[in-house]
Amino acid sequence: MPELPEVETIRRGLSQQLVGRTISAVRVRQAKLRHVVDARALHEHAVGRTISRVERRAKYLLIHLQPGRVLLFHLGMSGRLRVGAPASEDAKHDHLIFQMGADLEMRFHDPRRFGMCLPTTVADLPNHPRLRSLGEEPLSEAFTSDYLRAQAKRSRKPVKNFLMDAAVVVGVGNIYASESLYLAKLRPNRPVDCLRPVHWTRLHDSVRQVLQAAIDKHGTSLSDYVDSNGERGEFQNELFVYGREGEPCARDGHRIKRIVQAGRSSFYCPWCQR
DNA sequence: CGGTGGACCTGCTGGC
DNA sequence: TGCCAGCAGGTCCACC
Repeated sequence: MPELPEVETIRRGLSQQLVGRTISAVRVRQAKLRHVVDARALHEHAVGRTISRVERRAKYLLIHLQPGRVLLFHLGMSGRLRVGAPASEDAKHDHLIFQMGADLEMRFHDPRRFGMCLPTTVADLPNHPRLRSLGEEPLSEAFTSDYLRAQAKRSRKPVKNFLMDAAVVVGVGNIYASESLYLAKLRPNRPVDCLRPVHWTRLHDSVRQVLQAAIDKHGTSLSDYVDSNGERGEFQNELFVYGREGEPCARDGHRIKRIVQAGRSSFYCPWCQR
């Protein structure tokens, strides 16, 4: 479900809602997520600790607990983190419930259970197995067109698969990869070794532009994505190609095509993307 | 060695 | 109406 804009939207919500609150209880209803949750360890890690800040790295959320502890979340394809007044009953797929006093709780809900919640510490973050091999943040200063071009050296990968490689650049998932390539007028199956500097500049600019625009619209809600307040995003109204097979391209009216790359759908205009 | 394909899960949709 | 195939926003790892 969530790519960088959705995770960033959730981060902002969590930050508003949770900072300064103290976790008073944790309930594990389903421990078998992407990684098995050790209920005792989670309890020991979190209960009685105050949330000091909420960060994002790639598609991970880092909920910092005083002192020096972190809850590392990933939402997988279908995960949600919802914060609000305590619910009267548990919904199906509400796997983890964090109580913060009598008036507030956070629920981790995830039908497909590809998500994860890992207790860790600030000291372990730099070498955390889930974080250490991640590439650059696309909205950071370090993400430049020269960086992208250098990463593509000696690779013949299709540019779409290259964009979705988290060891190169993080946060770009299936929706925003297609959208970025549309904006950059690049065909998703084009091998990266045939791109020229002008293409790398266009691609770099497009990735940033698409992600920032999507953050500004609070993400894309195709079916079920909602933020930590339960609000849908608005960027689904601004998608040019994703999910639009057979519809006319906004630039030239040619039919949007769908192809499968590495098992995932890619959408593009065969006329203006070369 | 880089790159692809399957595995991990549940739920929804569309065709028959 | 029911059943089944195919598809879904992510990531890892075995295997060419």
